[in-house]
Amino acid sequence: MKYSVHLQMNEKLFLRDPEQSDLGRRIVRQGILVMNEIGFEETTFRKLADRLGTKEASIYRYFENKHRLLVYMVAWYWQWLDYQVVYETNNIASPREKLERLLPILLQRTTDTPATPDDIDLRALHSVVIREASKAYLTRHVTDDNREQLFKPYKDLCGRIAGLILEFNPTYKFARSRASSLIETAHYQSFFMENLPSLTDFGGHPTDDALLAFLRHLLFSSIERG
Amino acid sequence: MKYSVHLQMNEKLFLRDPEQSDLGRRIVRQGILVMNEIGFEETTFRKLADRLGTKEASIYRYFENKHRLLVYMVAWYWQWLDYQVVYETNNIASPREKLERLLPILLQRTTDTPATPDDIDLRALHSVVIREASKAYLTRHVTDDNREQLFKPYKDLCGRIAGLILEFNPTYKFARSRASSLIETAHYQSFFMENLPSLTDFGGHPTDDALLAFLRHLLFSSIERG
DNA sequence: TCAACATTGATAGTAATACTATCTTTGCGA
DNA sequence: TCGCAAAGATAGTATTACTATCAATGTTGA
Repeated sequence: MKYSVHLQMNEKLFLRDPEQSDLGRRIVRQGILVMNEIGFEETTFRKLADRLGTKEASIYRYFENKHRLLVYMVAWYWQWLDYQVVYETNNIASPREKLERLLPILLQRTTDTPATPDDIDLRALHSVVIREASKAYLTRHVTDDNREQLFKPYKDLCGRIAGLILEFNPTYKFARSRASSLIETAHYQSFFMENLPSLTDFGGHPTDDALLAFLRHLLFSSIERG
Repeated sequence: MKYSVHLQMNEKLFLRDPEQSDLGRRIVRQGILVMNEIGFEETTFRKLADRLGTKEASIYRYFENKHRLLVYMVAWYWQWLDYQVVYETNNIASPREKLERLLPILLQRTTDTPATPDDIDLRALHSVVIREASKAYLTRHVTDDNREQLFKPYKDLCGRIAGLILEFNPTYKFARSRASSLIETAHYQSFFMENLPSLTDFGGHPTDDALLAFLRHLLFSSIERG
């Protein structure tokens, strides 16, 4: 059986819903590839338009600027992760096992679920999120963006993970900070592993997955205590 | 007694050493204030030049571009932190106590040391680092920049902290990752606390310092085990 | 004291970026 | 076939991120 999820996005994220047209979908999908290839700073709507065989002005009809496009892509990613967490922890009784299943999802060490969207390059999107996601909120206008609910998917995911942590240990005091730091640590350490490996203890390649072991140890050692 | 440290900076960080001239020092000091006020993206050499009563071209004689200026400021900060860690842990016998003294330094909850530089606004620089430091390395040219040793101060600080962790527990397997994730967690939890508080458990204001308690718990729970 | 040099100031200029505006064409559904 | 929405096409603007050049100033040291 093969089907795919459609994620409903907050309307504040775009000027015109990119999922409602062929051009819009191509902007998002190619946008992911371009940002992955040349990075956020080097990405321009002109370059993206050239790749799509369209014009800058057409892209501006969908997104106010490239920062909003990034926020959209990142928001989509968080919603997709949240979906995966729900899917993978469904019908699991043990809170420990739920958290065990969470970790590979955060690192995208997953095999496809039946609902994997087949037209979005998830591997590229994961790379973009590692490198660029923090630029979505590390801005001077973070408060305004937050007021527009642009970061709700991230907050929802953190809330979901905080819930799992509290299932595991209802007396743990820092569930939300633990959740957000788990996600961020997974990403930073992935980036460091690949680009500044001396900041990590993961010399080799992802076969043995020391990063996963690190995250597991870090998570459980903290939440197994009061 | 009052004196101040002079931090020796890597020559690759600048075109002309800003500490060797009045204009250069003002570029760095005012640059910190401008980046703190309007953020990295909005900062331009023109705006900074106007504030200094000088010209864009003069600033370009010191720094290739504003990214390099950011990297310089951040590198200076890491060296300053490293100095503080050395100073505050000097003559302390207990590895636990050393780590206890490290934590307030990372959050800059410190009273001035005798060597505090009096002409750099450390509070502003700390804010800039929290918000902007990751933009120093989250780029497509991170590998080139790393080759030029631009991130050496950060690596040195992580190495120093990893050393303290290994003093505390010589069998701990992830000392370097633990060090880098400790620093990063301190910073983005600070950012979240101020800007996206629902991602943290630190509702109130910095009096009781729940963030410090969180970091302490997170650090010791992980390194007290194998 | 004068010559040489380094630093900064002042002005100009260029290519690219980040948009906005407008007008035309295309295609689709009622 | 009319009307409308989407996209194409073209143009234009302010700003950014530089680079180049030359003049003014100040400092050194022969």
